[in-house]
Amino acid sequence: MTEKLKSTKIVWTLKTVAKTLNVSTATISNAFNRPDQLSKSLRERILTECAEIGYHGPNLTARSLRKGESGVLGVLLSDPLSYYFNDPVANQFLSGIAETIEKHQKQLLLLSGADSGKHNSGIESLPDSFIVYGSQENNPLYKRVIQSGKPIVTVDFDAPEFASINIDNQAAAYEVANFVLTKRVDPSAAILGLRLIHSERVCRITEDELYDESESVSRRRLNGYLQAAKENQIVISPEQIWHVPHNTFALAKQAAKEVLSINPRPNIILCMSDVIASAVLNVAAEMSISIPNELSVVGFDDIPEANRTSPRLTTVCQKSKEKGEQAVLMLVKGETISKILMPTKLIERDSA
Amino acid sequence: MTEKLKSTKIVWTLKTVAKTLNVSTATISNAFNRPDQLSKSLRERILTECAEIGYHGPNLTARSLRKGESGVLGVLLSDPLSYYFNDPVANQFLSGIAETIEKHQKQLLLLSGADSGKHNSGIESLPDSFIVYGSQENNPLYKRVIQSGKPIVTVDFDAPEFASINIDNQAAAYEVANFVLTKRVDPSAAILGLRLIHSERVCRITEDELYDESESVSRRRLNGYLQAAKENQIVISPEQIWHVPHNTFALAKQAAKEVLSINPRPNIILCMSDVIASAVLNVAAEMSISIPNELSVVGFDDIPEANRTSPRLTTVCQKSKEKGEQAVLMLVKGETISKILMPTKLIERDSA
DNA sequence: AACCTTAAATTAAACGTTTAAGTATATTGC
DNA sequence: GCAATATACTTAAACGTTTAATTTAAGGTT
Repeated sequence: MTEKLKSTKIVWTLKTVAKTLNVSTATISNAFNRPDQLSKSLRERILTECAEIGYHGPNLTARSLRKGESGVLGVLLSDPLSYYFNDPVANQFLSGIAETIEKHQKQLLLLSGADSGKHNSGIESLPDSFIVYGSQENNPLYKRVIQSGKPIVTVDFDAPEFASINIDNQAAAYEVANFVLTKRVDPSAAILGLRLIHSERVCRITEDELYDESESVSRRRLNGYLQAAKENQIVISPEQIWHVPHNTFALAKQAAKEVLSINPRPNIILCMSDVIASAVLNVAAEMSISIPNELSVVGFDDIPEANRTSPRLTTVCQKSKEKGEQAVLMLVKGETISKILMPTKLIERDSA
Repeated sequence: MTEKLKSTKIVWTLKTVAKTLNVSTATISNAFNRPDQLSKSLRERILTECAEIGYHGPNLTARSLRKGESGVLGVLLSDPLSYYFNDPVANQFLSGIAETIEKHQKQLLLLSGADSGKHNSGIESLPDSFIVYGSQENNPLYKRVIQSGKPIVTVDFDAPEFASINIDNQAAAYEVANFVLTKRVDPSAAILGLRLIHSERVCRITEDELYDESESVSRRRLNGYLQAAKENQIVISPEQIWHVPHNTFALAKQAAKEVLSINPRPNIILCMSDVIASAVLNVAAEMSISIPNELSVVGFDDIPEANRTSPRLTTVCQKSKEKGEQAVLMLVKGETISKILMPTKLIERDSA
């Protein structure tokens, strides 16, 4: 009999399964969810018979609707998804999230701001809670996520009303800048900034754009750099500050070429990411500029590759993976009020 | 009035919205989904009022249940999720998927085989279709995905009954091996294989393990290498074939150290991935082995970094990103029967 | 004015679950 | 031996939508 059932392509539901096994839908449901609600023998019979016919448990959508929870954790990202698979820092962060989520039997849904098009998708109704990663200024989904009223933890982005995980970007940037500025005898510095302004093109920033109240990661780092410069009595004018719109090697290389071509060429380049710094290393090699003799380069993040470039990168280590782990943990524990500041560390290697 | 509604924290549903706006639920639903079903004026009124009170469209879970489709595309992966955020090839593949998915207004759900624990989660019921990536031998979710009867496209893995996207691994491996074997005067080769056997440790393979009918990617590449070796009258014995359990730099480095320490040391190393090859480069540099003079190293994949190592990697280019794009396209087009073989190309750089 | 057509909105069933409340049967305490 | 309690299972409502079927109103033809 089960043979026949197996071959006829039925889509099993609680109802059809119940009818087939001659029990109520509630009992099937309980067999899967609440073992204490039925006898051991019946439960075993149900489970084996279900396995036989190919019913692998209650439909997730229906369950979610009924229970009002889905077991899905949403990660809200500001850029198109594809971007995050190419950025080593984001990779580590997501990796930390993924690992921790798996430990807690949840599912991971990646939501990108590029979803703005499908304005009525209501996708934010699926997850039970959210990790919001990075700046969300013009992400329409962000507002909806907030309005959903569900638990939120922000990372590398601070909204007063939510729990957050950050590093002290300004202090860290100050530290690395100060390190390299004090090291050289006659320091002249340029900055390769990440996402300083809204342009999608690599460019220098203007005098006006130097001042900006925004509390974004890059602005804080910029402040740290400038603070160190000021204290060391060197000036970094807007013409020495580049904007790189995304953290990709190609864009960074373009900026690196520009900055290494100016005359007089700076002997220090402060990079807001290791990807950018490694591009500078790459261009410098092509131009036969000796590092750190002629040029000091420092990065930020301490991605794995920073230890494999030649010369190896002097940079600021931040624990991106742990950020992801922490964020998930706060959410699963329901501990969504605290503001966490994670430590950073200056890593002295060979590039400065 | 709307002011008051806004402040009282109501969770809006079609029903409550309908009551508030004095129309039926169907009309609200139609306002969001089927503009032709109501007058333009009413629709506009509804949409603006909804925006005002903070109802952003129908709940996705309920909609999915009712419509029997979720707009979610599932990607079934064999290893824990975190693994894929660290592997450059997987990154490119997922990046291609993500980009294409966004273009088609779908959501991406990453499903890993490590989900085996939650045996009754029924997560496979959420997506409308699946991309199955890589070998799925002992992935319990795979069976369930199949049984769901939903459209499937496999990538880097071939099941006769499904559409698939692959490369000719054996031919590509043969080509690169033949290239490097014919180039050296007195060739002696070792192989750094990826996932050749089931062990979680780096090790050599045994005589027995040399033979294996499995059609896995790594076995096909191994066959290609061995075929080239045979044709060039050189033997590669199992003691010269290493198994690296995962495509990580750390594991590869361990294997690289072992292979470069054997005596006599081989002068050719065939690596089944660029990550492995770059680890070999790294270890060789530490041991002051000159490449390509004393040692030829070839990789596989042509990841972006392959062009930035020193020396730059000679490798096989495969279009991982395009694989992802193709897979999504086949699924959204409902074109799920064909078997696609994507081209590969030998990239001659400096490491061999 | 009677009839037909079209347009605009409503009604109500269904999607596949979970679970509080209910019923029937078995077990216990005295 | 009978009420009280425990165990095992069922009933039916609810979760928030979509959509076929229906009703109502308005406009057009003869």
